[in-house]
Amino acid sequence: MARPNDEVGALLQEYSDLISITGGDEFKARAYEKAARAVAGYHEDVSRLDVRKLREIPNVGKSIADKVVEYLRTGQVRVVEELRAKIPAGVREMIAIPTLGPKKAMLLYRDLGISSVDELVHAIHSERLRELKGFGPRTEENILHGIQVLQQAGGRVHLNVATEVADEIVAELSAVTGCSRCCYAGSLRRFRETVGDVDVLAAAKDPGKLMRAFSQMSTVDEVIAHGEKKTSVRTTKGLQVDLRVVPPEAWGAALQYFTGSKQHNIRTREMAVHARLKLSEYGLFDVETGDLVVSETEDEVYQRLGLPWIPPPLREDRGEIEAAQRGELPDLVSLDDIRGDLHTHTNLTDGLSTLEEMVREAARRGYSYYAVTDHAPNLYMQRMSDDKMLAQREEARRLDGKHRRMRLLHGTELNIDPDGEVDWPHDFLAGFDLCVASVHSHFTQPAREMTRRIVRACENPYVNIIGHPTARLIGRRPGVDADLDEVFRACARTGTALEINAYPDRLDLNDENILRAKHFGVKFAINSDSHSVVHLGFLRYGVGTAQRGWLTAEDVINTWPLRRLRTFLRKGR
DNA sequence: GCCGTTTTCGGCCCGACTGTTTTCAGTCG
Repeated sequence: MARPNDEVGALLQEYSDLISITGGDEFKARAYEKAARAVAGYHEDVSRLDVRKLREIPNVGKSIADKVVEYLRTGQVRVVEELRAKIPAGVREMIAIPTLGPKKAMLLYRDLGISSVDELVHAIHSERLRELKGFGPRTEENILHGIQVLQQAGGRVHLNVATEVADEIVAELSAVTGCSRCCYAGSLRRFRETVGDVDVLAAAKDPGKLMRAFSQMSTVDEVIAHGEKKTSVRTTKGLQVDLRVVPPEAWGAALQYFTGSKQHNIRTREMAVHARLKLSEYGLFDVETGDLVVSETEDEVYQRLGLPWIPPPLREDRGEIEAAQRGELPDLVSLDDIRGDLHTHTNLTDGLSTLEEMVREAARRGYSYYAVTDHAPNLYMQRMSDDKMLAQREEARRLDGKHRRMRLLHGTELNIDPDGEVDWPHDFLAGFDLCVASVHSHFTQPAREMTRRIVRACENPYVNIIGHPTARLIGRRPGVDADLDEVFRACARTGTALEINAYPDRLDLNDENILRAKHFGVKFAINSDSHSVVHLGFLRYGVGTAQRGWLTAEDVINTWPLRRLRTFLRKGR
């Protein structure tokens, strides 16, 4: 099962959406939305809490606690079911379209009977929306564009969603007797930013038992196909998972084959052909005799092709074969190299956990240093003030070194305004151990202005890291239009690091931009941007993304010892 | 519906942008 907190959070969010769509009290909808976030981000498993303990979760009161209990006990909530009966699921799906919110969705449903994205496209093309008040040609355009953006994600899910499903399935299958090996492959193993379906590979002499166990798992909603070698299912969350079972002696070749990418595999098969061999998921064979050469481990397969083992995140045919031939594969940064997280929030702004909770959890993860970087005043909605920030600094100094001797850095996430200015003057900024600066608004500036804006932020002697540099949201918002090469040059020149934001709907910078930035001599910081203790683990997705960008520990400032990091943060001041 | 209290009601993130209006509603961050 997915984490019960996520499941309950999703239910509360759905109820909030349904309240908004049906024109219910907006404050009530907001209350459910806040509760949904709080539950999803809560550190304890909600399925083990009683009503009293549930009410200790921020923004969860009696009414919501009762509904959570009702859900955990019966699998549904009466009032939610009632609203579901009134509003087709497709109407709720429509509000996922950027620029289309609950009000317009309801209008479309009530007046035109539109209850799915497909019907909506149809209605626009037959110009039926023009009958409605408040809908003009630009609205039609925006909706169509929004649908396009949505569908480019193409039913792909974020990395964390797929990883959680995959980890759980692998753990369960590994425990089945007769299963000698099991892991996930495909784009997930390569840390692609979104995943279309999950490929799980297992090795066993008798596949039957594994196939049965797989189709009977509680996460499985529907079995799409099942056979001797392959079974495909759809999980309750709508994600397709394929299980392939191979004989133990073919494990390596199969894992190599199913990990991909397609382009990488074409290259490795070509290399096999040149060596008078044939590579398939069943092994590496001698073409003339048809004899099996090797297939038991990936390492052997690559070795027999004259290559060292290539880490999956590099397998995109982006030069890794050539680098491997020359013996110049990078020694990729790994999660173990990370000494601290440099961009995190607390409940002082829009986070959910207290500073102490965040610090304790960070220390438990074994970090040697950790930065808290709450939002600055210019992001008005967070209501930050000088006094609040200074009070937090005192608390941070008090907690410094108190948990497993972890050093605590007091920082902030500044807002880069349209001119490239940030929230505070230099003398106030000088009081921080480090400053992240990010774009949070005015995303549509022309490229020249946007470039100048970010470059100016880099030139600020107190800005150390540009947070989520393109501000894209995967599947929802494209990155800003800027001359990134110019930004990379400015970062290298001024000693400003670029963030690899590990939050699964950002993953910003992405792999391709990382590769390019590295050539300019830029340094990077891999940060979780956590808003709750449960987000700290997202860092692994940032590390995977950095690996796809060929980064070594040397390229990443938060793998460095604190002394060296502090020198970098001084920016030559 | 939650929360905090100058507690049991009254406020709830607040400003910008967009497209449609003709003074504003809806959406977004």
